[in-house]
Amino acid sequence: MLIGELACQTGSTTKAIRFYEAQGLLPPPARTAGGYRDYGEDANARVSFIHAGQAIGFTLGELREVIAFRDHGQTPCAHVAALLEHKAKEVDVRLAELVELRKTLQGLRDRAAHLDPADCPPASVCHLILPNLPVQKHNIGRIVNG
Amino acid sequence: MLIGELACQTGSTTKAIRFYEAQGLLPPPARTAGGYRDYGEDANARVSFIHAGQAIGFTLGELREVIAFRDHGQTPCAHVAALLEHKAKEVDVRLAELVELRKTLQGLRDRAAHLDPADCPPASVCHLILPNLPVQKHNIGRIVNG
DNA sequence: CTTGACCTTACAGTATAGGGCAAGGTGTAG
DNA sequence: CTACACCTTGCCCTATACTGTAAGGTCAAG
Repeated sequence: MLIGELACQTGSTTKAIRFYEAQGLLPPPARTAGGYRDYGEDANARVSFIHAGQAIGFTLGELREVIAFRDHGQTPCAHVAALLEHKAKEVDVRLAELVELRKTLQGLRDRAAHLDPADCPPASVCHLILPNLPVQKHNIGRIVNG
Repeated sequence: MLIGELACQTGSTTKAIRFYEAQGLLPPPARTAGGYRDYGEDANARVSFIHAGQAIGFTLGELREVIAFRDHGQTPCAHVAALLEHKAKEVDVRLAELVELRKTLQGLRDRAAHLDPADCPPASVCHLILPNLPVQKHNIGRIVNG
């Protein structure tokens, strides 16, 4: 199977598959006489695994770790379970931040409805946006591939 | 006021302030005889405005738009209000995605507790991570500066 | 023999918000 | 005169997961 067919079957792209190989997520495949990558059937499962992992918020780096366990002859289940715990906590943190941000935004929308633009002081650009608003955490973070 | 003092007063850095200027968020300040940036008191409010905007999830690009209204002699309130609406919707979407992801992760943690690593088939790397899991949206996105 | 689809590598660019470092000028204190 | 703090510009680097483009090789069909 050439790279294009693998990409097609997995809903991926040839670029992505070469990238996964470069990142150590896919083993370097055999080559045809002409130098083309020649994949076996198991490649399909590997690429699907990568996509499934990305869908639940794993980075390629994390998936590489998981795959490394397999390549060392170990079951990656325990490591995956640990990653799941960590991810869940991460998501909880993000959720809390987002809920807080949502409240702040709602408060500002209410303010916007009551303040008169004519009273907006030029020096501070806009009176809708003021310091000391209750959002100090900065980002939401990428949980699943960007 | 030199750039270091402005940075200190606003809790920013000289790099960041020069960056804001390069991005059109701060007007090019006067210069001393020696070529140093020489800020007036209003610069303080501008930088604080930028930080406040970032804290509620505005990108520098969005803040530049807001500032542009002021620089064109208009009140930016209406535009800010529109941005707030948009941001709030964005956050709602992220929240929904994250909640869904959180559920999926919880389901996988439960599965991990019941599956035996000895049954994990090497071909698919790990039986904890399977396709068709109910998370299709990909990223959480940055809402506030990273 | 040529066309076209497919493949190869390598380099650059995307978005965001700066940080790090180099090489050098300025200004004040001792 | 020298040390030292501060300033200048300019260029590259960070993370993530690729995509785009260039320049060229392979292979089957017509």
